[in-house]
Amino acid sequence: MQQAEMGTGDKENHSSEPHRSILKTPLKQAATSHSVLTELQPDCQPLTTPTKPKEILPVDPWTPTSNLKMLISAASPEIRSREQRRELSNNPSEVLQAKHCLQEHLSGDEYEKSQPSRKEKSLGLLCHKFLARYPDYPSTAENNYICLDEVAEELNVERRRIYDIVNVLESLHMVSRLAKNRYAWHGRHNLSKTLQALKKVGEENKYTQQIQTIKKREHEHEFDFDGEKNEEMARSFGSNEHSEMSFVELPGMEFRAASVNSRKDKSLRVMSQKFVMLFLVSTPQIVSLEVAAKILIGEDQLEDLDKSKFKTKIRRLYDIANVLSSLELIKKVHVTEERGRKPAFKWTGPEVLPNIQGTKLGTTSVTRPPPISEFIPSKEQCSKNLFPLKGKQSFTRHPSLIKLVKSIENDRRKIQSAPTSPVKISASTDQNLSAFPSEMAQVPAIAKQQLEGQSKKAKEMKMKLSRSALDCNLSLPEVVLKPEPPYPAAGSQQPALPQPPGLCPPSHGSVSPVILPQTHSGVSYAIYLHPSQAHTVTTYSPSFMLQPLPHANVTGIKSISSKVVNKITTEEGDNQTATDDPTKSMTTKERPTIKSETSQRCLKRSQALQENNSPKRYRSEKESLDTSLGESIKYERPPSSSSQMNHEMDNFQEERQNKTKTFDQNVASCYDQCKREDIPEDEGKIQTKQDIPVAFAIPAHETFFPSGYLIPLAHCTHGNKAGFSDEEKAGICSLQHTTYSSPIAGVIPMTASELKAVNIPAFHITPLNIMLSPTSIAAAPLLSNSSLNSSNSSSAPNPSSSILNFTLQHVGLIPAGVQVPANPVLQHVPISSQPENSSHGSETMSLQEKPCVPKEPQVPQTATENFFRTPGGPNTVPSLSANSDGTKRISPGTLYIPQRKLEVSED
DNA sequence: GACTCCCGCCAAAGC
DNA sequence: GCTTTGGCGGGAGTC
Repeated sequence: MQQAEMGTGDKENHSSEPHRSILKTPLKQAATSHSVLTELQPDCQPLTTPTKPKEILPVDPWTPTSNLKMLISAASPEIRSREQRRELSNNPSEVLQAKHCLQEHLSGDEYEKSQPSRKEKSLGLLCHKFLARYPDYPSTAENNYICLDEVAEELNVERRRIYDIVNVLESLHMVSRLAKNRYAWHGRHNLSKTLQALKKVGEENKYTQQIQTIKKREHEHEFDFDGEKNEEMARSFGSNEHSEMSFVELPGMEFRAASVNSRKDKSLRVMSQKFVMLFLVSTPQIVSLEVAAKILIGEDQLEDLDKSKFKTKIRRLYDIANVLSSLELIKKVHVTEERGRKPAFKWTGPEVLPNIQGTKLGTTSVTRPPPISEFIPSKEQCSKNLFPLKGKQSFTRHPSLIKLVKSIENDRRKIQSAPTSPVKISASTDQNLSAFPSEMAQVPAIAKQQLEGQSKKAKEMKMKLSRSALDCNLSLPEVVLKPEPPYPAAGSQQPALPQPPGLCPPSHGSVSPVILPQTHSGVSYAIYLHPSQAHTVTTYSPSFMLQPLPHANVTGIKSISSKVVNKITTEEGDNQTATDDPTKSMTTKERPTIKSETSQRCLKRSQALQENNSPKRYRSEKESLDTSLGESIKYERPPSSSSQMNHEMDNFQEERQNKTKTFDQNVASCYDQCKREDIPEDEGKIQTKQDIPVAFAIPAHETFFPSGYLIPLAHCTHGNKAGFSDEEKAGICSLQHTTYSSPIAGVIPMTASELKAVNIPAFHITPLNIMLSPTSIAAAPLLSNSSLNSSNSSSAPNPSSSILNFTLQHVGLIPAGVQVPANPVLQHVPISSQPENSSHGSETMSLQEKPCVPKEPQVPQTATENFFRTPGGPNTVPSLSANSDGTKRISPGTLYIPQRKLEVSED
């Protein structure tokens, strides 16, 4: 049909758009197909068809661009049809003629079918086409300008749609507006920076908390739109000073147009950024549209919350999600809860490192511009100082003030990088260079800024700490964030420069430790995984729960976030593991940058903290104020209103509920991850909540943890390959491939070839707390790895003989009943000889967990109760305390999995 | 019937 | 005053 259309139109051979004819050559028609792939089927010569469009064409040389266009066109008949239609549209009479011709040739149904399907017109597909036009990582030599008109024309869509795409891309700084109708394409060069910035801002905005709040309310009551609820919500959001948030900019890429600023509070850009933030701060990184919409609305005008607004927000979120999906940053999934199936999206983009400010790795010679995060807060702070935002959430800054702020910021930047910094991307053909002028040239500027910023940062941090950081349980570790002297065990082999926790050079050992965050006790762990587990346990471990230590060393270094863990493991596993996700490879590409930035941030933060010990002080004060929970996670928020005070009174309860939800989410996420058929080994290794010390997941349908070993690791670093005995290599870990090493002091090696299953039930471990079922304990003995210990560090204790015993038993080197001299550490651990309880078959992926404590009465319990319940009582948390030899004591019988059914499915 | 999300109106901002 | 941007919500297509 369109062929008919095309034929008719092409006969006229519009010389004005010769290149377009080229698009028609590879033709195939019948746009009725619903998939691009099917469209690729060659030669589905449709119905009647007039003669082939004049081969006129080749006016356009066979340039790469035309080639690309052709390919795009080939992949999408939609483009072709649009091109054709567009051509026809140039001549209305021809259009009519063509239509008549079409209708003559086709019956009504056929004509209907001939129209591009809705899917073919989707924003996602359009975005794909758009992205196909530009390289992910454009070189500076290329012409990276985007003319909206041209694009719209070439893609044959109305410009309005291009705006939708561009706005989202802009939110990620993949493009930037140069002038009217003109944008610059940056590709993914800035993506990691942007994501980092977004994550930081998201954390500052307490999105995690907001998500929890919303979910809590969803659980308590159906979310409704009546005034009372909204007021409550409004109070909740209103208490958040950070609610008002404008567009997060990267240095050198600020918006200039006042229009952008004036409308930006509702702009697709800002919404997009916020949406992304939700993913970045969430664990698991799954966000339902409903929650996202509520949060976005909540920030705007909660008082106006009504269904139409909600619907509109959802529409916009779909728009954004389509683009983000095209970018492969998110993926659509469905989360099934008690109340039904909900659309949601899962983050599939690169892992985003936390804003750990630290040293750059010793030998890194590349100097980067000051971290984006340093610009944003200052700007935000400045704006906020100008406009204290206690009132209306939908406040919009006056453009002039924004300009003022920007001006100040720009001035500062100019001063700091005067010699070489271009003012802006604008005329440059190299936007990236413009945005980030010669890195080397910025060394002095960076140094200066660092120096200047340190004292300021310390103050800022103190302020932040006192008002927000403690707010969320997830950010708790950040509160205790403190420079830590080099790891006791991180000694000899470590570079002289302080290293961010968990950041370690690649190792090539045979074991697969997954680095776990530095804990409060100052002991960090890595989970050594059997290769066979690498894609299971390590695949996605959303079950990391924050479990502060009762007598934690408050000076403990900030726990590295899961993202870091992921990153590290991925980095190290790169050579061995293939990824099936393009975004992962992108992550790989960006690693050096991230690493470097992370290091720098670590250094800065350390310096700032050394200057000002406020975190410690603050924490101490908090501790003294609140003893009821000891060191356990608190839902702390500086009361800002009486209602909040009341709210705080329910602190503990809420905390538990939050934990339950988080736990459930984690489990759901775990399922989701595990459900994937092809799980790249380097994906998701261990994912903790932010700054959460330790935890991991095990297959949901296997309510046991076959064999993991909690080993205080002396120096499980890079060179640790040699540190393992052959026996251990073969028996304990027998790993052949991906190796993850940790520069930190503890490891939790886990072998367990049984753990091949994909479903991973939640499982809770911290250095001092671990929840395991007896069978799990049996299967997951604590183990001290002598060779690990011997690998280097004096700080690492010698292995426990009983652990070794267990290991030997487990690997079948000695009978189950035989034990070498007992180690008190494990005496209380019932070593069950019963077979592990695998309950495979959870193919539905639904989580129907049951307490796996055989002797406990199986009383229906809530997930929270399960989660907190221990043999010793509802609120006693089993502890995994450190023994004198450094091994950890695990209290058995406490692997509790939420009973709520949660299902995450992908479309 | 709910979910998705395309489409285009039209107002604000820019030039 | 014209053009560019983009918020917005109706309603069609899909599930």
